[in-house]
Amino acid sequence: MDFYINTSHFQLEKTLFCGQAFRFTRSREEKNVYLGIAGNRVIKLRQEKDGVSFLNIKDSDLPFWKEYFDTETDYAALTERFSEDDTLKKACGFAYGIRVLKQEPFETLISFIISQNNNIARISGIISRLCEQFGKILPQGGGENLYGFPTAERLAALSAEELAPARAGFRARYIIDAAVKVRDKLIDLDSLYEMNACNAKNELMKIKGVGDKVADCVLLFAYRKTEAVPKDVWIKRVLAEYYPGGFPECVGNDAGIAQQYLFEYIRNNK
DNA sequence: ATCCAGGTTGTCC
DNA sequence: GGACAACATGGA
Repeated sequence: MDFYINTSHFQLEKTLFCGQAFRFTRSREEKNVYLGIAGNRVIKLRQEKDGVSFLNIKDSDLPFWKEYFDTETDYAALTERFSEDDTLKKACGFAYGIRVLKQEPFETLISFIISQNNNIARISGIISRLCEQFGKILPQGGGENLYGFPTAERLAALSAEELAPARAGFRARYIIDAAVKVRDKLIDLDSLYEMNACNAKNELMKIKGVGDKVADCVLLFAYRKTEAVPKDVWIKRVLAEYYPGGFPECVGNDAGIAQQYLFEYIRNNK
């Protein structure tokens, strides 16, 4: 069935390509249609005038996708609150329609390990090769094969040489270290949902290649701990230029979401 | 050709 | 504690 979500503040173009997820593409055939993969599920979406349609999904997958796209959060209220601050008001206007996704923890962890000292286009390419080479073929494939994100078990079993075709560069050994620690339960990703941000971050940073910023990305984009603020090169510039004393009070406990609007804004208006 | 990209690590002090 | 080069890869 198709499921139509009638809502403002939900723009697929912004949400899918603002650097939080890396497995979505624009449809070549159909206007305003996007294709993507998450949690071993394939999704087709269409941007509507006043909302978004999930196309041809199984009824039983609806709760998953509603959760994934954060459909219960009131983004109108959120951006109104952020707009007390002048710079944030501009960012909210420019980045209108971005929703912070709730992604699968292991996929998010590996994706943002790959993101370090890298650009978004190449991150997407590496992840795509990783899935093609080590992920399982998904049933909903249709014409060309679609692949799920590789499991920790699969990646943990790889040598650096076997991982080389993905062209992750120096990050290959970090990917393997993360996969091994997850496989061997040195880190229990499921337990982080219930943990406070500080403790969860310390757990993530046990992994080689996971520092302050990557850990915050995982907290924000997988566990939706919206107080986590990933400080990449762009946000550091924003902080230095506009917020030397830290983010304004109006962001409250959602500085991570404010960060995402500022990231989109500054990156496209440099 | 040189610089840069959603950084982290190891090694200096 | 902070500074700083090294790290693979590929596009601008």
